[in-house]
This record gives sequence, structure tokens and C-alpha cells, in this order.
Amino acid sequence: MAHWLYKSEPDTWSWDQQVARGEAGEHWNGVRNYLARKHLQAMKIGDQGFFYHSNEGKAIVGVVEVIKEYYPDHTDETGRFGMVDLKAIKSLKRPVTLQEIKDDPRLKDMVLVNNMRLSVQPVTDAEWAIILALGGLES
DNA sequence: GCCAACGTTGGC
DNA sequence: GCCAACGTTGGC
Repeated sequence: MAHWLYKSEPDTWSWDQQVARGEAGEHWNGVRNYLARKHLQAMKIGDQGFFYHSNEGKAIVGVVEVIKEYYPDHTDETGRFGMVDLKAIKSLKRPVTLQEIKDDPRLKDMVLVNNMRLSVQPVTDAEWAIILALGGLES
């Protein structure tokens, strides 16, 4: 099962809003980048990912899960891009900050460090485990 | 609020 | 198909 990382500006769509959507989840619209699209297309139902707050917070704050696979993004008038639906699974006990990730030599190859601007990123199993261990999951 | 990095667009 | 111009992202 693959792991992912989704970036969102809290002013636009925050973790609290995602949690409030509950089991219904929410569509992850607005991606307009081909590499990010490729990742969206590769996602399977049940894949989990990190929810990252950019600008405000700059930290991984929670875990989401894919509940609907790639389908057209109706907000894209060119018809080129699509989206998946995500639901919140759990919050981290404490956020894992960008600074912390940058400072950890085990995480130096993370896409978040090397290709900061990519809004949907793959996360390796090793990175996934390290960050979960750092943040811990709410029970 | 600045600005570097970088992806996309469009003229040629 | 190249590449300059432009727009956007996101850390600082």
C-alpha cells in the first residue's frame, strides 16, 4: 500500500475542516500540475497519506485515507485534471514540523525537502514509519 | 511582504 | 520543439 503527502494552506483548507467532514470525506480538487496528477492517478482506495499545513504551521498534522480513486475535477475547465476523495483518519499527537524533517538525516531524501513546491507527493514506507514514530497517533 | 525556485504558456 | 516570459508557491 502506497503512502502520500498532501499539502494544503490552512487558510484554504485546514486539517480541522477535513476532520469535520468525517466519514464522508472531501474531494481533493485544485491540482494543476502534471507530476501531482500522476500521483493522484496512482492512488488506490485505502492508501494513506500525511496532511501537511503549508505557510501557517509548516507541519504534518494528520493522516488521511483515499476513499475514492481518480476522477475528473469539475473545477478544472480545461478538463485535464482530476482528483481523489480523502477522509481524515487520525490526528498526530503532536505536529511534525518541516524544520524537524529537514534536521533529520533519515528524512533528507523526502520530496518535501527536495521538491518543496509539489503539492501531492509520494512518501516511502521508511519515511512514513519515521514520521509516525515522531508524531504519534491520537488514539 | 519579499523573492527564489520552478512549472506552465505561448510565440516563433 | 525551444526557450523567454510569466505566474504561482511557499519558506523566511
